[in-house]
Amino acid sequence: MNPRLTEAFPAAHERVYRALRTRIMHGEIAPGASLTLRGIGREYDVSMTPAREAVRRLVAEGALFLSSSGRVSTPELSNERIEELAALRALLEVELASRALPRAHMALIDRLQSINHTIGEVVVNRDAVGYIRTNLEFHRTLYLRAQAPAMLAIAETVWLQLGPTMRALYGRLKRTDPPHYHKLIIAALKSGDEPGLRLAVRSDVTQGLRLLTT
Amino acid sequence: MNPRLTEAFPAAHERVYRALRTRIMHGEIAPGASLTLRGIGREYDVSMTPAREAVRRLVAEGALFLSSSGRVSTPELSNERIEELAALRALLEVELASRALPRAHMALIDRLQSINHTIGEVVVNRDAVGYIRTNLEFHRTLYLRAQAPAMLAIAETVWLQLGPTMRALYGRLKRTDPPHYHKLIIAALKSGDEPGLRLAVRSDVTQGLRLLTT
DNA sequence: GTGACAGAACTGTGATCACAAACCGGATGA
DNA sequence: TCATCCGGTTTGTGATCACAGTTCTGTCAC
Repeated sequence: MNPRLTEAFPAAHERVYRALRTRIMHGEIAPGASLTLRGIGREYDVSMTPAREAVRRLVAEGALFLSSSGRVSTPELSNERIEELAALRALLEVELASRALPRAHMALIDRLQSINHTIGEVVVNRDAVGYIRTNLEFHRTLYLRAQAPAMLAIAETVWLQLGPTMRALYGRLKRTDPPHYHKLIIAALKSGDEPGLRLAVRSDVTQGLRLLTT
Repeated sequence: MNPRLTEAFPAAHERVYRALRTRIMHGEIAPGASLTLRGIGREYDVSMTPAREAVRRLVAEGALFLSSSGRVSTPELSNERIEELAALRALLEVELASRALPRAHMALIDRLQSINHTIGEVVVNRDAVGYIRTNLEFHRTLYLRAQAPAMLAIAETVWLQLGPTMRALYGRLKRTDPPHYHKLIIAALKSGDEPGLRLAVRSDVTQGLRLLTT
């Protein structure tokens, strides 16, 4: 059928879905921004049908909000919702990090340090989107070692739901220093300190979102 | 637009989605069963378009498996995947129960006991679907008190992914007794014993699935 | 200036269609 | 007996369309 050539050339709805998903997760779309099927179709040069399917999937994942009249927009999260999603991140990512720990060899730690260095570069450029993207790459790289695809997938949908809100957050606060807790995470990985790792991940995940809910 | 009359009369794709979702979650469809858009359309008397949207949403939630050629079927889970989903259930539902505990008044406990009694009735009839449905109702009733909709939603998608597999499980083992751990859950709720509650929920969630992975 | 209101423009919904790829059957061959 | 191939059939994909509800806009009345 139409995952054209079954891998190399994805179907139109798949392409649109992936593009939109990435943009939302990286915070390239502000909270409350509205999208239209025809607009998406024009942008990606497809008809309404694939656009609708992509939007449906994203709504199902909580990445987009569907109004009662069928209009779609990025969600504007309430404080309670943000706190809950932060708690979910803590719950899931602490577990993922914990599972990754026994499998974390030096090559992984080197890679994490490299990504962390990139974050330092991005942060001085006031590049909010770049910051979010690189930060998520740091976390995903670690969690991939947990060998827990379902858990990672759920963690990613939580990121997705927080995407637009994170943009609003990191767009506001002008930080110039790379995340402190990442260093603690790396240190805990090196020394095999599981309680320290759990605490560091929980702190890293919770810290940023706390500023948003005040 | 077309959530017709905005609430009372849902759109066709919504209706199909809800019907399929319920059937999958309750284990009414065997693992590996294949679905076709035209077949779904015939069954619910709609065209392919709403059927496709409903299926997309369910695929996005992990309730259905989409082959590389676009064919959809209920998933046949590997043992690793089942174990991971069971771990997710434990992680999420222990947290939900813990959050519900301080809000669990007598009315809730009565309701849980009533549902648990229904499980006892259903179980003697060898009604696997009824058992799954009532069991999930027990858990959902408790977790609703946690006031954590995002967390509950994720827990439900995990149930959804396990739906067809649970059917295969409870269809095999012919048990005639209501779940033991439900009584422990109710007892822990009554006495406000949080560690006991966490342990009871974790045991209840893990127990059934363990049989499946051997 | 501010409100309501009518009409235009826009938007999601769902049906239908052409098309190509995948699947399934039996026949053919070794 | 089993693998292979070849056709007909089934399937998902994506474009297009008519329709109805929503939203926007500009006008008019007060």
